[in-house]
Amino acid sequence: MASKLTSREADYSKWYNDLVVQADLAQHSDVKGCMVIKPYGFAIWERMKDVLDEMFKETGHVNAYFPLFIPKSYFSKEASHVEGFAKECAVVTHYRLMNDPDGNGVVVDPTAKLEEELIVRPTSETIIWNTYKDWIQSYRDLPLLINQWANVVRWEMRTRFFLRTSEFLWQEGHTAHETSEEAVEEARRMLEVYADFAEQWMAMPVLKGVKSINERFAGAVDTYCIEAMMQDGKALQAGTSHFLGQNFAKAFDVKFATRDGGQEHVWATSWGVSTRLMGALIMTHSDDAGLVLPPKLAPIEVVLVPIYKGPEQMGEIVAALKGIAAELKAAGVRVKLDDDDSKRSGWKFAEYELKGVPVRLAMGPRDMAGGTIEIARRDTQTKTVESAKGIVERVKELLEEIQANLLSRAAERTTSTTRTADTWEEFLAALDAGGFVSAHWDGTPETEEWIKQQTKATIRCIPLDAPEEVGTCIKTGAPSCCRVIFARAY
RNA sequence: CGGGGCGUGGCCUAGUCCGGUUACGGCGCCUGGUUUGGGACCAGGAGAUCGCAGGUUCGAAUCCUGCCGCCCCGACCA
Repeated sequence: MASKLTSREADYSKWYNDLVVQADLAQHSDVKGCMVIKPYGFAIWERMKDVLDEMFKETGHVNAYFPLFIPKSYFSKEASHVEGFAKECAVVTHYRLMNDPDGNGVVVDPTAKLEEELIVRPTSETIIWNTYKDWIQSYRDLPLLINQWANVVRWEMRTRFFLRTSEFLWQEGHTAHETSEEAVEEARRMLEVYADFAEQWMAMPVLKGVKSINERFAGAVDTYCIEAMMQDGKALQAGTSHFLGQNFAKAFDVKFATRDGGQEHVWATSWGVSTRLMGALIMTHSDDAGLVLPPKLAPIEVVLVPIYKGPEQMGEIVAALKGIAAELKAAGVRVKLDDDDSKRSGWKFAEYELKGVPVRLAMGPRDMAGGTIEIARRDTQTKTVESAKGIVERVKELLEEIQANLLSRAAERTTSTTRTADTWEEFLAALDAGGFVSAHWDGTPETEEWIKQQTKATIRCIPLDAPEEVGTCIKTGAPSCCRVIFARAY
């Protein structure tokens, strides 16, 4: 724990990896591409999960759980869906092990071959729509608004802590509707939920938009997304919400009796966010001293550290801090009093900075004598000595101030690195500078692909609030009706 | 799949080129003591199939062959 972080400037990627490990968020497991999420990291994810779950319920959704395994044949039912996921599926082919006849541990029992292979879900549309077929008969069964919290597996070639791991945790909402309009409205509603969560809780500004055809979810009619800008100038897709049209209903033959007695295929959406949000959170706020957490998601909002000489002084100061901790807790603040006598205060200061605790209160003999307390804030790395009286109110104010400061700081960074480009040269320069680039595009997949090949930049989204603006494509010069957002991305 | 790197107590690491007593050191851990306003110090202690399997040799962490695993950079990524 005593080692120093690599600085962002020296090696951003190494900084990120060091930070994840040193802040005790996660570690690599021995399984390729898979990580162990450690208790502190998981506590942050649990906060996200709890808040999102509440938001889903407030918008009328309920939770359910579907199988981890999906029969292979289900995948072939929706053509573009299987095409999108086929290359990264883990497949279960056998169900039994046996002792190796040669005495080398266990081997797969060749006689225990499954008649039909099972796919470890990379996403659950197919198994869920196969189930919805039985649940939906009439318009009275609609809308069906279900979410599940689950793990999924995508066999990625290259992985990165939280941003892309072979197995990850997420939620996936799957809804069924009577009309196309309703389904679109649902997809848009959930996009708003995600955007709210990102901004209000993660203090992370996001761009709301719709994906181009190239970037669209396999099997969707439209993919809405929120895109965030990281400190190194690369974009991160933070959440997606898909309008699936009738694609899955047709693939799984899910029809309902309409109000006028007809039969129609159901309209669908799906939407999800994952542990990738952890990566987004880390890369949005953290600095060279470690993690920086927005108070609303911090497992510990305030840590109290006693400074003392000898057991007598310790008893006195810890008692005083216990009182403050109890008051803070009663006021709804998540608080930890670290009275571990085996660690010195200086060690604790460094440790909680590394772990991103928003506010640290320290009290020593000088404070006891003068009725003061030291308040240190993580976001600005500043500290002040203030009266211990009214500390609860002061801390609550400060937490709000930090939450707001993190959002405005991130928003400022995102805005200042968003550039417009009207020529190919400007476009290249803007990309190299990092950040979002707003530019005209002729609307064809071919041009987007060409730009991607040349620059590694993709269209992150076509912003929902993009004003109509006539222009010409930066590549082909063909007419364009509005600007889209390009960036290099994770 | 291409390129690079690594594999030695829980973690980091020296030693490998050029084979030779008991495998260096640090962090952490245990015991005792002194300390405590920014990652303390002293003393003692425990902890190792040197990734795996063969081979060469009187002798292998070190040389040879094969294999396995992980990380990083690319390719890939709804």
